[in-house]
Amino acid sequence: MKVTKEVSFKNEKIARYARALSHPVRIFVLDLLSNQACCYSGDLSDELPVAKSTLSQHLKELKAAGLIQGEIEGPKIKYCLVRERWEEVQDMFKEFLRI
Amino acid sequence: MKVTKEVSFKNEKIARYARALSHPVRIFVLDLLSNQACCYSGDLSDELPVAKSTLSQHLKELKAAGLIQGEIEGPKIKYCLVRERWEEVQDMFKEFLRI
DNA sequence: CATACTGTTCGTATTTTTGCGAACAAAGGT
DNA sequence: ACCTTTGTTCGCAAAAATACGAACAGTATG
Repeated sequence: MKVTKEVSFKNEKIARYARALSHPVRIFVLDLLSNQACCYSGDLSDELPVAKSTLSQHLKELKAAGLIQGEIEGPKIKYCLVRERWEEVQDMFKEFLRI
Repeated sequence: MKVTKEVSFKNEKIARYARALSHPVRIFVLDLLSNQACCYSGDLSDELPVAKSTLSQHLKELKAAGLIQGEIEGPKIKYCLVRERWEEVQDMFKEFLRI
């Protein structure tokens, strides 16, 4: 029952990010966004075999994790990576995985 | 509804690994093992505020993900990282996160 | 052999995640 | 104004994850 608060805090943070990455649909979205600046939910809907409400939920989770953000653009919504958070994920995994 | 099989297969694989990392206890265990060759479940039990049955379940999941293995040693069980799998995780995350 | 130690499995309860269709809301075009 | 397009939220159901204590199994030690 030791585990300092800092360590457990960090572990919880990594675990939360890992949880955000723990579904193929979310991996797909993040992979796309880390490649191409932004996308529309429709683009994703065309490519992913899930109901649009389901996709919307996954996007909501990614938003909740702070990894993406949506911007209203006409009738559509443009999604982008939150670069700052993405870099944090990169750094945390880099440290955790020692790579 | 496109998404080639290879991509979805890879995404599922990353998602599965991310899922294995998606709990603070499991992060703690992996972090410890990536530092110190091996450990005993008792070492973990002393440091983590969970019932031993709960810890055992987390270890079982890490085993199921292929990330650790246990070896009976007297009355105890010695856990080690499965280096080969750990390297695969490193490589997959490295590629996914572009780091 | 009896007892202590270590760790897993079982049974159970609770919570969280996942998924879908239907209903809803906002914006644009006609 | 009306309809279409786009995407979210709601309500629900099913599945999975999390956690615990109790019971169990194996090994060692007295």
